[in-house]
Amino acid sequence: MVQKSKKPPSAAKIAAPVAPKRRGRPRAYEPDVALGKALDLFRRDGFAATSLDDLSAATGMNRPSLYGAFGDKRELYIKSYQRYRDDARAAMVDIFRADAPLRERLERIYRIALDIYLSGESGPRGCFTVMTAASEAVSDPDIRNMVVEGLTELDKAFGICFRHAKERGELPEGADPASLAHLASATIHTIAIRARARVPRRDLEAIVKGAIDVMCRAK
Amino acid sequence: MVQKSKKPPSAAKIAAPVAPKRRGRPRAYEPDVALGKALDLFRRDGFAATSLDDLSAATGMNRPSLYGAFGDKRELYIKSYQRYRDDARAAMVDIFRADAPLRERLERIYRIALDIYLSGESGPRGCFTVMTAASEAVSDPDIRNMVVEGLTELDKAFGICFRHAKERGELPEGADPASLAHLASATIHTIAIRARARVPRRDLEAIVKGAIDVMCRAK
DNA sequence: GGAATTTAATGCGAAATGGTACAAAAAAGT
DNA sequence: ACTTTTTTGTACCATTTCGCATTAAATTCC
Repeated sequence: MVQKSKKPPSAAKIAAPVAPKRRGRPRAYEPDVALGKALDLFRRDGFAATSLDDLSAATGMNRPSLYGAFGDKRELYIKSYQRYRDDARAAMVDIFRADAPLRERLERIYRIALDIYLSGESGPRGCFTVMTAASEAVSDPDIRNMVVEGLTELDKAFGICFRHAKERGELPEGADPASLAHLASATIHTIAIRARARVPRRDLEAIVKGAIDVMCRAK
Repeated sequence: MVQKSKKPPSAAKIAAPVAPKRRGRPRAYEPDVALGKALDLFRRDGFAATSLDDLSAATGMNRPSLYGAFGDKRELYIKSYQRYRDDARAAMVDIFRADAPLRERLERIYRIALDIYLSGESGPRGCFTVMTAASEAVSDPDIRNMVVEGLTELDKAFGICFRHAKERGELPEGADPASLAHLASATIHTIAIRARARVPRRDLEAIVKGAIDVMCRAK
């Protein structure tokens, strides 16, 4: 068995806490951890360069089981992306909602982002949204819509952040929350890209610090 | 013949203006236009999803000729990337060197960038550097070095720009040229990503305008 | 005209790919 | 014990992939 028998590491919806007494042969895998492994692979190699054999090996499921559980490669990619987004959102939503000073909120968001982008046993994995946008997968309309959704959601979250800060007088009168939000997203994107290129964390933190300085003092 | 018999559309090094009288059977292709076609394909589909058959069809060269001219797929990818960078640099270098006000220089740079990222018959092609960073090709050390080089070169060009503007008094005393340069690069990256996701040019221009406003008024 | 040289064109081959058919296995229901 | 249901595991298939070996074509040099 490749999978560990531990609890799923992220938000798992536990519909039935106890054994539901399913009818047939029990599954030899846990869908949540299998999806996590698939996500890891897709993040490292992208859509085209990840083969079903790779996925099969990483998840410990043979191919027919993969199909039964997640559908074909495209569907598995989409489900991996959804899982990524759920995790990322879960990691950031509290900070976006918190009632802290602008600078502190930004610092915390970028710290989480760096954690996500730099993690990975075989090198930093970057941001799935950026990876997908840059991949051939973006020629698929459904996937492209997910990318746009992801980009817009981030813009909006930052937008609320800056509007809130402006109302509290943390920003000058002339500051434009929408523009600042786009810059904040742009900073997310640039560190995601640089992380993939193995730029060390220290350098990325410096870039983030400079960006925060500009955004917080923006006229 | 697939290739048009026109002159190479971009910087072609013309070592011998007249026929050099090569010995054997003459080539049926022009290396420059063939490389351009290969670049187009790689930009659209990425490294893994572009097959040698695709490249062969697009360039009008059969596979053995491709090998003879450019080496294997990886080498062809690298040469395509070099070509891309040469073209992009050529399109921007004059603006970066020009002696114009900061705002005007930025506006012109981003206009060129949008032209590059949004062009393409079958959808916007984005930025090769960003595409490559997000692809599995980045696990190749040589390719990764090229990516880092590309990122750094852009940072430096913007850096010179902002330092120059500060010396001329176009920026406040407290402005940090390095941070602004990173923000300018980040804006390049964010529009490259969004362009791939087919965000319309109008929206990208709005993002650029907002970013320029912030960067030019930066304290 | 013939040898030498360079390229084009065809096609082979071994490996990998996405996807599926089918039988064996493991559980619950009767 | 036997059927039903669900999953597993093996094997297979058609296609695509990269790379190369070999032959045919086109040109220059002698």
